[in-house]
Amino acid sequence: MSDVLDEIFERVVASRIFRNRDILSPDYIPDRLPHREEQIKRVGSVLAQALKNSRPNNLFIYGLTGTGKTAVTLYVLRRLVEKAKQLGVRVSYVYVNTRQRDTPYKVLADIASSVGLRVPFTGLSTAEIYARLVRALSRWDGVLIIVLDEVDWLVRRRGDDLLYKLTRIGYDLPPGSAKVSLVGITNDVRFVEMLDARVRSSLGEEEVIFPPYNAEQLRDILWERASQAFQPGVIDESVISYCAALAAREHGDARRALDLLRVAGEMAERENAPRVTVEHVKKAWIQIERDRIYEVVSTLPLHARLAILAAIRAQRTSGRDYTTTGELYAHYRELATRIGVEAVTQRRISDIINELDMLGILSARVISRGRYGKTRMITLAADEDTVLAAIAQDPRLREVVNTLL
DNA sequence: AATCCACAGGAATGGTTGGCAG
DNA sequence: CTGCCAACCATTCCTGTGGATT
Repeated sequence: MSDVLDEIFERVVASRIFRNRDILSPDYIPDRLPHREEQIKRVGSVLAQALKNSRPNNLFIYGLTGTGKTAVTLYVLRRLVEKAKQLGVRVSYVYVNTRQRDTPYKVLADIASSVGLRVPFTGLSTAEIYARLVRALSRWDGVLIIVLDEVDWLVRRRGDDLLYKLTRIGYDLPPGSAKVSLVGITNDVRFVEMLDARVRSSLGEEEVIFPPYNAEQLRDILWERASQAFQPGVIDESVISYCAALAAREHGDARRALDLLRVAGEMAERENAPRVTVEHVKKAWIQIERDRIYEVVSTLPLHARLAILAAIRAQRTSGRDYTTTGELYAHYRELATRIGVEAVTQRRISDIINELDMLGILSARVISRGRYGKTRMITLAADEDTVLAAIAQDPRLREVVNTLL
């Protein structure tokens, strides 16, 4: 009896669509990075110092999301380590994404474990971890390159103390021990202004800027990857162009473009279609956005979800196409009472609104209405049905969602 | 030009949780 | 077990501000 599962397994193994889907995954580092030759050269020439067993200058990398900052950096570092091995020089690197590892402690712990130090994931003071790291590094000769991806997150939330410490770690090390250099990656151009002048000058010894890709460049990138990821004849010009155009609209984000292509491919596969079409891409676009919103909203804390409901209700009641912080807060208080939880203060809600704005659930722009005060113009930025469906998952809120409509 | 609204958003501080070391 | 610490969430108190109206 040939069952359904067999069929599904078969379909994946002998995919008509994909040859190697992983090539479209966000963490895949390809061995060719089109339109980033200049950046590879710049990053490479800074870090190449390590091959002479001397400390490369600290490096600061700017560029919007999906402009290849991480890919280029990791690509260069991999090649560098390879070369160092051939030459018998001790070079290694740690990559820390400070958005995922968003506290000084976690960052230090990652760095420590990269030099072979075992550290508990909590319980010690940051000072202690730092001291242990210094001790380990003083026994470790060679060059260590620390990559801090999305450093702006860490600094925004925790300040630049850690960065300051890391830029000065050389002074805490005895001569002849490890040489440490930092690579900071950020997608916020104004980020530098948040830094202490000393950190700024130290971290910015070298700078490389990653401009966004335009639609044409995105097309090249997509072709490059698609030709390896898909079976021949599955993808055509129009599909690639369409993906590139959609992503170019969003400030030339290559990651989005690749995601889009991958999801479109998955859709085609599931439908058992022979080729990927523009229709698949359209559907994929909607799907990606919906999944993201659902995922984000359902993991939000209670008060944040109440704030979203309050925003929707306030907007409907107001008769305008937006609401304000004050209105939102009034509705929020009502809803909180309705489900019997204590309301948080307006100050806190104000921060929650900002958090929701950053997540792309709400859009909140500061406006001044003159005599009528300065406030934020708040609108729902995500698909309402998706948001409500995610909120209604919580039994406490289901009734509120239903009576709201 | 001065006023003043309706908040924005910084700073300091408190309370709670989870997890380590000894 | 106790003492300690990081990490959050939240509160209180606060100063700052763009621009329509006076």
